[in-house]
Amino acid sequence: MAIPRAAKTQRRTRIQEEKEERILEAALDVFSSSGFRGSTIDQIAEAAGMSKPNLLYYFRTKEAIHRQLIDRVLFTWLEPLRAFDAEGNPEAEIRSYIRRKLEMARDFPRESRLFANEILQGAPHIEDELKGPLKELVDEKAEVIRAWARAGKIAGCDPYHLIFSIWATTQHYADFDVQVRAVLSQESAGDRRFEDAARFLEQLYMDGLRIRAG
Amino acid sequence: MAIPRAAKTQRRTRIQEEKEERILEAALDVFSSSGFRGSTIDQIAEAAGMSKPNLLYYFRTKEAIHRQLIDRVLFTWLEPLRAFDAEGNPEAEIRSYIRRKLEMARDFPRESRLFANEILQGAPHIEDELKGPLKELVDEKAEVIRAWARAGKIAGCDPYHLIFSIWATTQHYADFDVQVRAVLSQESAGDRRFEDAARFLEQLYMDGLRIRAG
DNA sequence: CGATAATTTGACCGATTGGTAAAACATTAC
DNA sequence: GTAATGTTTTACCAATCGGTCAAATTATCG
Repeated sequence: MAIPRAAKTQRRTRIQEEKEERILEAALDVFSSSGFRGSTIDQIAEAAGMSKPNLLYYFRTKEAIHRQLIDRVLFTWLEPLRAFDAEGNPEAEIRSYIRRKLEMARDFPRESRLFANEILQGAPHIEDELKGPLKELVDEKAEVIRAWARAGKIAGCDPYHLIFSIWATTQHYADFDVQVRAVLSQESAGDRRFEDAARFLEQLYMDGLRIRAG
Repeated sequence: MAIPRAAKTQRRTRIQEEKEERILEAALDVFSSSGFRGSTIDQIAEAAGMSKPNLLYYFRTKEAIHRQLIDRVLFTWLEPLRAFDAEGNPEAEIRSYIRRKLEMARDFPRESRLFANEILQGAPHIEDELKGPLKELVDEKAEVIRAWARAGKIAGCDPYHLIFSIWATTQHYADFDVQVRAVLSQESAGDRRFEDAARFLEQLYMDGLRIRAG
């Protein structure tokens, strides 16, 4: 029987793992640069170096590939926020949060754009995740920030919009990369963009939140 | 002859103007929520309340509709930055720039998302505009900001990344609206999001740039 | 080895894609 | 009015879409 379609068996084959990885890798390329509706199975199959029916042997539908990709990204994408520590001191925590988010924008721009595409197009596949796990995590960390403000460790500010602004400014360097490069296109200015951004943002938030070092 | 296709004649008919406007309005809806590749002429035609061949009588191709939309948006989108005045005082200029960009995100979210979709997908249609007019405008305003810093009116900072961060934080409320709403979904918190964002961002940038009122 | 299960292929499907041709219809100008 | 022009519709096209199927091929295991 050839019905299994890489799902019936409990134990996954070496080939299955390899091929599924190749497909997801290729799909990340395609989805992140064309969005879900703008991407085709043929494009993904070609990028993965296999025939369309062969790809569909591992993932039954286009949605299935997309969903697995989104689930993965969503989890790792929230890692930095999860690491945000209530016990730590505000300066170090916020500084390292900005730095980590900026590193992710630099090292995983496709993942950022995949996510951005999804949200931009109305988040049809992940609305529940946003209203559930994401919201709960943000609520929790917002409370931490509020406590810091109450304790006089940072300036009073809306913690939700603080988080939004850090998301926006850091992911901007992945999602709007083309624009950033175009504007900074003179000589080497563009190559230093992540270091420059880190310096700028750390200064902005440290002073903006009236955090004094030491 | 019926060859003209709304282009041969010098003088545009009343019908032409009305229909073209309806098409662009519908196309803004569709393109902004599905991206270029993910949108279909049929969707646009249906949203505009006309048949596909009828729509194609006014715009020869899908690209033609998209291009005209992008050109329009690109122009009005840069208005606030163009209004940035070297002679004005930093506090008022930066404050009003943030406010105006935030108002545009609130009042013209589709335009913001159309633009975001285009950049996100590699800006295949507007690379020249980014490297040309946009870059020149940003260069000019960056020089203004640098002059303010030299004069001690604001803290020294990278003017390009200051502009990027204002773009990112303000457009975030249009482009990532679904996410913002999901996180702020409790009671009325979501309804105040633009006012709250304005308050937060003005404080952040005023303090972050060490601008003291008066 | 042989048998069984896993993988890959090519041929194909109906629906949808961007776009066209030509004729029917409506409007305007004289 | 009528003739020219402008607009809309019907019918259609080749290409591509997501996906299926059965047969051919390859890997695995005793």
